[in-house]
Amino acid sequence: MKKNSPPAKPRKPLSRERISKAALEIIDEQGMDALTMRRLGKVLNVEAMALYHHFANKGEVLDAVLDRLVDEVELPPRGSQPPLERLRHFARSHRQMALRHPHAFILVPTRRFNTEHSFDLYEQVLQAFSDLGFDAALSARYFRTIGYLASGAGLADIASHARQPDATPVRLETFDDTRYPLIKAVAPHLQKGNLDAVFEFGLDIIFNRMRDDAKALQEKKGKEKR
Amino acid sequence: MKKNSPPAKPRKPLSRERISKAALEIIDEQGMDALTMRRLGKVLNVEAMALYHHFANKGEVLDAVLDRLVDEVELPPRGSQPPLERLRHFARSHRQMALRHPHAFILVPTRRFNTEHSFDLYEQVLQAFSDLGFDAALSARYFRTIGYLASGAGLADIASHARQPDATPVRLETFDDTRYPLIKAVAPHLQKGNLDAVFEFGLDIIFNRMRDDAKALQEKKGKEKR
DNA sequence: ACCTGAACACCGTTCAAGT
DNA sequence: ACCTGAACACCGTTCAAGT
Repeated sequence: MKKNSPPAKPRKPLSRERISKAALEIIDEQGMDALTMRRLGKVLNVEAMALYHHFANKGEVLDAVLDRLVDEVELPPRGSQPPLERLRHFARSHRQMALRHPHAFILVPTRRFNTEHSFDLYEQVLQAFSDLGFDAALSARYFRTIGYLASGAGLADIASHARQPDATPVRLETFDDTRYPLIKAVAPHLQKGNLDAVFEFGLDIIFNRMRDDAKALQEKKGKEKR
Repeated sequence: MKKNSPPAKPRKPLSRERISKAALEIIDEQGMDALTMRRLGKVLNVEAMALYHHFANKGEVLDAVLDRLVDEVELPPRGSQPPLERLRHFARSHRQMALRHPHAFILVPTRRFNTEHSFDLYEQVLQAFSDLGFDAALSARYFRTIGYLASGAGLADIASHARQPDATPVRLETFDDTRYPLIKAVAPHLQKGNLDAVFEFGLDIIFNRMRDDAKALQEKKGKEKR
């Protein structure tokens, strides 16, 4: 005979996977500040303190969330496309991830990329630069420049169309047209629908230059052979 | 005869200025999380609740801190240098500000730039683009691209040499040399002393292209005149 | 007009205890 | 091994009260 137990909650055991997934969902739906250990516990049908059995502290939970974000960034496999196009896809994918996770994305440029997971991606990206004929110094510079652009664009795009708690916005419309004529002229070009184009504009500047550099290096190498 | 009062604290009256200054100092010295209304009050010799007479909430305090940061970004006055060099100075100054305020800088790309103060700077920067002969669409794109680079670089530089609470870093040194050969080759080029050069590398790519665009526009204008 | 003091509804994290 | 429950030292913010 069955014991008179409370309605069986068929509780799956906790795991780092389940916890970080729930954490990302909370951040996506309710923002970074909404992620508290107590709320995270509630979502998982568990006391907050149970989480400490899987993560030493909240910081570790955030690192696990960061890992999930990194996991969404795609670099097409080697050989499937020219290296330059693989890298372009990588940059776009990075920004797309930012747009999918506007509240969580801040973790990417602020917390260090120090998981094995992100090292794996990092190494592959550097391989693509190497395939272009770039040495370590040049790879480092282009890698960072593209990263700067992608993070900066991600953050700015988010900031420009995400409501912020407790903000004290000064609305552009409150000024008469003579006050900030140039800002008013520029504003329509920076609306949500145009930000893709703005990002592509920046990307093209960098990639055109990369193309030229790669070409110059190949020609140099060709000459050396002869 | 004097009353037997406690040792007179010659307390200056509170003001938004004094409060935001103290807030920035706390963030600079102890990090973003250390800024609490209670601590801010203590530094100012006042109960935390007194602050609410000057700011509606903590968010407004942060906006005031942001305003102080914006105030440190320099755009040389019109006519003092060619527009392109004024803008280059602006971009460098933006990054320098990030390095001076590693803990506070995050406010810049995440909170909206919606104070009158920042609008004034914004308008002047756009004037510099206009002086180059750029229309609103092109100004918008270059302005953003430079901003992406400067914010991205600021954040990345900070992240790479700021200790983070509760991080779980995977140290590169723990792997044998065959595991991440390219990362290991690139790492020395991304150390603290080399990040200035990396930023200048990215800046040059963009500014060279801007120079070419400005020249092309001037030639076109010259032809139209004839 | 400006500040205080107590209170409310939260936090992250600790610790000893339960199964 | 895994989770609970109470407790500690904090938060931001409200409210009524003091001067």
